[in-house]
Amino acid sequence: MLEIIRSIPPGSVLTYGQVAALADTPRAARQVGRILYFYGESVPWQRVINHYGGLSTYKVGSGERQRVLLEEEGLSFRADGTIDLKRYQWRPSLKIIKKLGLPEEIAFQINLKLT
DNA sequence: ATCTTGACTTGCC
DNA sequence: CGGCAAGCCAAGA
Repeated sequence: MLEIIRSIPPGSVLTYGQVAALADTPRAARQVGRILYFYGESVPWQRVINHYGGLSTYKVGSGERQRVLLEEEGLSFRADGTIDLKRYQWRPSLKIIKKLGLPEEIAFQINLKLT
């Protein structure tokens, strides 16, 4: 799980649900959030957002911080405070998939979802 | 052991 | 994607 999060390249993002799915625990989206909260700065937590492309961190006070960090990585926010998932969502390369042993079925779906 | 809480999602209007 | 109910599951009380 942590491996996956740490593998998200700068400038890209994943949703909580996707991280959970890639970790082979499809219904653990909420737990992903707790883990990020727990590990804090030791992981690129700013690259994990909700499935609307919006930030879920305003609930714990880190909203502004996250937004700034992402903007520094080159992402741009829409007027409503969300980002374009179709454009910034990470598509794991085959190499990474192999390397981390990600479930290919899920990885494939993620790539396909950007229709 | 039971109940509540959430950095969440999905399904159904 | 707006609103809302229902799932989900680990942690804390």
